[in-house]
Amino acid sequence: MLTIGKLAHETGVKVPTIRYYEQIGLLPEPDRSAGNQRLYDGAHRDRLRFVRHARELGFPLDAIRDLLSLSDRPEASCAAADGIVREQLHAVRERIARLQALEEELARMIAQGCHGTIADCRVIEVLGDHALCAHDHAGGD
Amino acid sequence: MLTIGKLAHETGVKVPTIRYYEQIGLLPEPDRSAGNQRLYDGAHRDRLRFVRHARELGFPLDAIRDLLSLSDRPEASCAAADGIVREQLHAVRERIARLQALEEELARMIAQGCHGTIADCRVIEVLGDHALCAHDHAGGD
DNA sequence: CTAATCTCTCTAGCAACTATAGCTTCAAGA
DNA sequence: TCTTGAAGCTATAGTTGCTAGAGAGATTAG
Repeated sequence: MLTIGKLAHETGVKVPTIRYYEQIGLLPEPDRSAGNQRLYDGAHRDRLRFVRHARELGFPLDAIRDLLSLSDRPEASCAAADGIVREQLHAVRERIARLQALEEELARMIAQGCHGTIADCRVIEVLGDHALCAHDHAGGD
Repeated sequence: MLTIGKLAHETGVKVPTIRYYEQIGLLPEPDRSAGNQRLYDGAHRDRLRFVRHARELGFPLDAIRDLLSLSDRPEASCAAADGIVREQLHAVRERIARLQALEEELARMIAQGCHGTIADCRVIEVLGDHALCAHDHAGGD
């Protein structure tokens, strides 16, 4: 049986985060010791590792909740899980594209350089006037 | 003179967001009409456009605050502004690298495919066991 | 003059935690 | 057995950058 601290150590998830996951229903409420402390077993650890790994891959908690409930039903269809992952891949690719546009723009700003004072600083000038930008890097997070 | 709604329209920043920026001290408190409504002028509009543009480029509000206070002192050195932008470029590049690692891993998961039920779903299996991953895509946001 | 649209303040909510306060329980050494 | 220090408990508030709502007052078009 694991205390919350040991579970945290074994999984790399911080103690308050574990309690948080329990609170929002991502992890089941574990049994308690006589002194009211949480006691975990191997199944809890596996589930928490699953959550952590999915978080590392950028899945939002809601998606993880869905994936967990799928993994609880081994005979369910795999299509749903596949769909969730595809969705995530799509989101990641979009974020990459957006960030690459930003990267280019920032690099351009720096390349134009600053000479001495703010008064003739291209960086500040570009920030003040979007028309000086090479591309559209507009909204839509 | 612009009402807040017109300023919002001209800059593409939503009304509550403008009030929020004022509240956190990014924008100065404008004069008010007899009926207590905010009245803006061209200088306000320029400043708000600056903020919006910097936000689009991903700068956090704290960095924008620094950039604004620099741009208020035209005779100040440009090095600080340059540093802030370089920092942001660095942050963007790191996020891109991280996301590209995720992209690869997600694509791999999908390529391995799901055949029928969750029970033999590679996607769920990989999520449950980090050792099945090709790379480290560990923490550090 | 009235109706429709703005605008005002204030509060609460989103994701996904993190930090703090003030308390209790547990494990190990003297 | 006692004591001390670490680890655990609950509950609340803070983080970032907004967004949404309630309920009231202001302004403007017809």
